[in-house]
Amino acid sequence: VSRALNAAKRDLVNAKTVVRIVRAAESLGYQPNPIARSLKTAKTNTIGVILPDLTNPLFPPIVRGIEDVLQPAGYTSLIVNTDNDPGREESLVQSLRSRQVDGFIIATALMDHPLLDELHRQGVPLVMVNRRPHHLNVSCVSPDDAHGAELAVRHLASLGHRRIAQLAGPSNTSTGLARSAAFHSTMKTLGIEDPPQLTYTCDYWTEESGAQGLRSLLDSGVEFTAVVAGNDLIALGCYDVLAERRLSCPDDLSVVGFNDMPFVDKVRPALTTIAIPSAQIGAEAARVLIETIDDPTRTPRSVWLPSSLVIRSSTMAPVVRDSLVTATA
Amino acid sequence: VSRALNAAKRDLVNAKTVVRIVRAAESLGYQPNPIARSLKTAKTNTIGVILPDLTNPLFPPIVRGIEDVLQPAGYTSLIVNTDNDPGREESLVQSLRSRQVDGFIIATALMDHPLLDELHRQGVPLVMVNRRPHHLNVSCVSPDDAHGAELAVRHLASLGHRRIAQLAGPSNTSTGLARSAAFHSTMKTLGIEDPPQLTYTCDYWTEESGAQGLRSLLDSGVEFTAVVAGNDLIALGCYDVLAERRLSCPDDLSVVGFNDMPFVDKVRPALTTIAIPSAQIGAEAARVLIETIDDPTRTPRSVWLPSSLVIRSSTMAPVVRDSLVTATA
DNA sequence: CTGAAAGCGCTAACAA
DNA sequence: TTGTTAGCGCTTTCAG
Repeated sequence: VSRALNAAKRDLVNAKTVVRIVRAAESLGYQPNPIARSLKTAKTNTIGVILPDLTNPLFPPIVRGIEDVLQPAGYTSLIVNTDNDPGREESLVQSLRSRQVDGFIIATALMDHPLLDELHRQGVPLVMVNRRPHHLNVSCVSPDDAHGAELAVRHLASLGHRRIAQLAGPSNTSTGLARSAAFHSTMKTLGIEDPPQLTYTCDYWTEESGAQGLRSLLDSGVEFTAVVAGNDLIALGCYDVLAERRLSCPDDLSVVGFNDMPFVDKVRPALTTIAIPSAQIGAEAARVLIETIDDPTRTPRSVWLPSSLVIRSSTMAPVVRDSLVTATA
Repeated sequence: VSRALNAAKRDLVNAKTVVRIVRAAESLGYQPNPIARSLKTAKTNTIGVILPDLTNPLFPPIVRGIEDVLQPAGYTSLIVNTDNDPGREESLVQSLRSRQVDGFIIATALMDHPLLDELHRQGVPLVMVNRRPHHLNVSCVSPDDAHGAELAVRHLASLGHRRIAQLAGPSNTSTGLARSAAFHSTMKTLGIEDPPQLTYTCDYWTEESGAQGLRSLLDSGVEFTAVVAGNDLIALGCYDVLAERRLSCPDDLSVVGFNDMPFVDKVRPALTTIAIPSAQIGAEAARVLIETIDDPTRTPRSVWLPSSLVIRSSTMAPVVRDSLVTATA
């Protein structure tokens, strides 16, 4: 019966018998019990998905992408939130391992990540999303952060901005580092002055952190007409500070975000930002993970998905102030 | 060993033996295998969470609330998206049942729902969230929709509005019905004229549907100075139409939403809306479900959580136009 | 091609 | 209080 009902081994059994068995199974309303199967095969067809926080609008689309691939492949995902708490993360991973998940998709990795090391050493199939810890040889899928940051800077430059500040994401994340590095190298390429005072590194990927960053920049007295934010949340934090100081975006300050989160087209002003293909990122991560599970010896893959500039209303040519520069747009 | 390691039966065994066993287990790095346990106990400690779409910002906070209760209680949740497709929903529920989930939290229920009937009949523990199919005797937890709609109407009325339109949510959802009914009864209570032409019932809880509704209202030629939307997405759809017709909110039209989704405080103008305690709703649903699992004979509970008015910038007193009415605010 | 039987890791019933 | 054993529902040898 087991052979007849299992599509993969069905050919080991007489076609007529198969029919007979299938018919009987149907008439009895038989449903295989995946628990018993898992016990025998040591495979649960279950994937642990580790997120910082599902409530961050960045993640639901990624999760949808993951599920869109996992479900048809017969996998179920267990989604957990770490709230960026390494302790919580560790216990969640532990708990998922004891639940015998077949692999992990991890979107929380910091640069330095003992847990990852361990999973990797133990040969647990895993793929990182949005993060790439360079010293580890694991599969990663993320947007092209460097190209995205470059697009942001070039957009601003083409608008005529020459004093461009950066509110970088946390430097303990590969994303923060990659975007920031690309910011600096693009500034250099374009021959725009890029003094350290114009970069503030946020502690978190949050509005509060972004707000704090812009306040600090504004208070420092450096001049700048535009800011590129590490992500959309940081950019929205800028909006708050601008409102609180009665400054206008984009008249007083152009701001560009990163991620093109849902609803940033509805904020005021609609946010110019770098769009990333969230669903594809999730889908690709799931695909890579399944490949890794099917063939654990496969060499890890690193995939970058293209990011693109979405111009909306939060950027414009700098307004001329006690200076003779003429805006070009 | 089993007895010693199981907290509940630990007292059936000599304290010294327990210590010895626990120590041994630790030194061996023993981890109980939940699969094997499930096979024996026919309990998976797993809950199916059925959502229309995780990508709708309404749900992540609810999911967080659910998990905050489920996790500590030793349950894991399996989250699935139906995309409002009944076929997909059925197959997902089927698949979760075959995975032997211990219960369901369902946020997708339409008024008429054969699947629910069946689950209920079979005695599967389940609780509905945000929906309450009145003919079924199942546990529900939802915001107080009626009170919320009443708050919305009263707010507008107190601002001086007398021509208040409604963009109701779909009438195949209990939520849509409840809010709409409360809208009408409040209008009546306040003695405000409430002709049928001022209510448009949207087909979906989406921006597109809301936009279509407002267009239809505007094109019909009825006069109105305010609109209460079935939810925030519908309200945001109004924003789109207002922009496309070069009308201003709140000057030309006040709009109030429902749900206080994340980021509606950041849209322009910041949306006046009815806040619902999403996380608590999720948490309470999880609690009720656990109680139902622990004691299946328990009588179903219906809980309403309070909704409250959040006044922001999308509502103001009606501007006087070719009329002698004086605004009171 | 089919049947029989062992055993995955656990719990619960029973016996001592 | 502890030891022994059957068996949850499946897959997979191994024999026929």
